[in-house]
Amino acid sequence: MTPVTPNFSASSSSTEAAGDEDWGPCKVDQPKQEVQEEEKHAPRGGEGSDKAKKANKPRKKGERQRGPRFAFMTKSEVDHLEDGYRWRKYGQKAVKNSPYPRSYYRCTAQKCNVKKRVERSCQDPTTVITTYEGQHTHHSPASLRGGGAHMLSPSPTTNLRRSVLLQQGYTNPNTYHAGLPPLLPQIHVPDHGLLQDIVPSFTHGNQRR
DNA sequence: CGGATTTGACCCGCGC
DNA sequence: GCGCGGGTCAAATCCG
Repeated sequence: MTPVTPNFSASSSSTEAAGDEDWGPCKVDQPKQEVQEEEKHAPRGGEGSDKAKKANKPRKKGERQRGPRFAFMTKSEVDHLEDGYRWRKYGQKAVKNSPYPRSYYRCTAQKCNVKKRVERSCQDPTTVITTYEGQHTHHSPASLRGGGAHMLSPSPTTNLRRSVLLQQGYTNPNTYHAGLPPLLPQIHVPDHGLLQDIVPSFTHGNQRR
């Protein structure tokens, strides 16, 4: 499928080395939140009777993260990269400082609240920035159908992550373990070593809030 | 017909 | 306190 040039970076503790890189002038805001455990509960309204309004989502101040977040850049002309999981788009918003919209996806598997944000780099339209949030509680559908032969279990995937991360400079596993990507797209690692192009970038996936 | 996508509205947090 | 921007919901629509 699409040849990709992923640009990984795990977001974990707030001690992340954020700042050495940047997504370009487009990205102006600094990441500020750390990975937090999620706990969904009562809608903010509280009463829970007949909600007249639509947007009635449980939200808590200071908490909006669900699990580890992982962002990476991919050289691709298509926004939605095939990663073995099924995603349902639930929103799209225009991005400030960027002519390209940002798409919001959610894993279709119930009880799997992994989310994914996809946007195009404004300075490099061929680059897609994908941010995963959370971890899958199931296996990739593709693997179950023999589509992705190498994604049968978390272990190989984890190994792949490590190898990739290590190759890009994450020599210390401890620096990424907390921010393990919930999954990885099928990374093409040609003989000539495409990973050479991978450079750590992006930390704490989020911008403003 | 069922599932996925589109799209406008709504809500919230943060900066000014 | 207000406005802005990001994130999410859900009805409508589209597509296989």
